[in-house]
Amino acid sequence: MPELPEVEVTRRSFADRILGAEVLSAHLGKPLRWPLGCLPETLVGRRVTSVRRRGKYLLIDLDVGCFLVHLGMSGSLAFDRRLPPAGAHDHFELRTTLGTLRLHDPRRFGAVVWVSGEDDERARKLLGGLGVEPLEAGFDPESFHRSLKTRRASIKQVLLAGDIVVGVGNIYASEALFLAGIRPTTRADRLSLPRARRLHGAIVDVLSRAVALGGSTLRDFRSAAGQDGYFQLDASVYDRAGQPCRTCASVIRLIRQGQRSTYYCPFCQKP
DNA sequence: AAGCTGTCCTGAAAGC
DNA sequence: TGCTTTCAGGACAGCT
Repeated sequence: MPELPEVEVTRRSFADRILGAEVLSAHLGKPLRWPLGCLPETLVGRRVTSVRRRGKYLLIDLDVGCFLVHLGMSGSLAFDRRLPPAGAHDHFELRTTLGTLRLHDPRRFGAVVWVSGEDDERARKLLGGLGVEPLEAGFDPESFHRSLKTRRASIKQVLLAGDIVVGVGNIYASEALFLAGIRPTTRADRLSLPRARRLHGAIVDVLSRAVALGGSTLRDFRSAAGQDGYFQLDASVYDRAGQPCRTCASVIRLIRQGQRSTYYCPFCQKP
């Protein structure tokens, strides 16, 4: 499922190729998570000026307005001069002078939302509460530790909430906590500065490594250029319940936190 | 304010 | 074999 690395890999796979494209038409399929927010025909003639990312959202800037694209859990984008005929799960298509951008999303947790700008009410609602970018300078160990001090929930759930640091989803939360040697059930506000530092480093490490490897293919991720990701080849704990820890051979455990699966090593990860 | 729970959706896998 | 049930997950709405 797309987390920050998958979204970033998707962005890089078409950002340069779509720059300057002029919209020829826009088509909607079945309803996605939210309505588009404008009439598709009003998009004709708009030009793509940049493709950015904020958390797990892609921001496709036009000369007038911007698309916020979220891949949900089963979404993927394809961009090419020619694409195969649209299928049952292709729910948004933007034909441009440089190619067609298409959202494929079987479970339709994803969304494409047009906003007039960053201060648009819907843009503020969706982007306003997001935490810092983990791969940018604003993410530093000391302020991360200070933020964690305000939260009594488990560290795993605080990471997933995305209001302190964005982009860490279910897979990478388990992986980062393993790397940091921290039990996922540990209360966020009980983490010492050294342990918060370790976690900070682990998050940066696991996310940047996943971006470099082209994202995770644990479910069905593909970049917009059709490349598979390879991160699953070295997942330490995710989806490995009952298997031996690669570090200490203890049996990897599976628990539920907030109706989500969490995987951890009972020996390597301390409460 | 922070933190729960419910909700959306469908394919895959498990259960009968 | 074929049907039914369960599960997976991101993130918002609406509670407490």
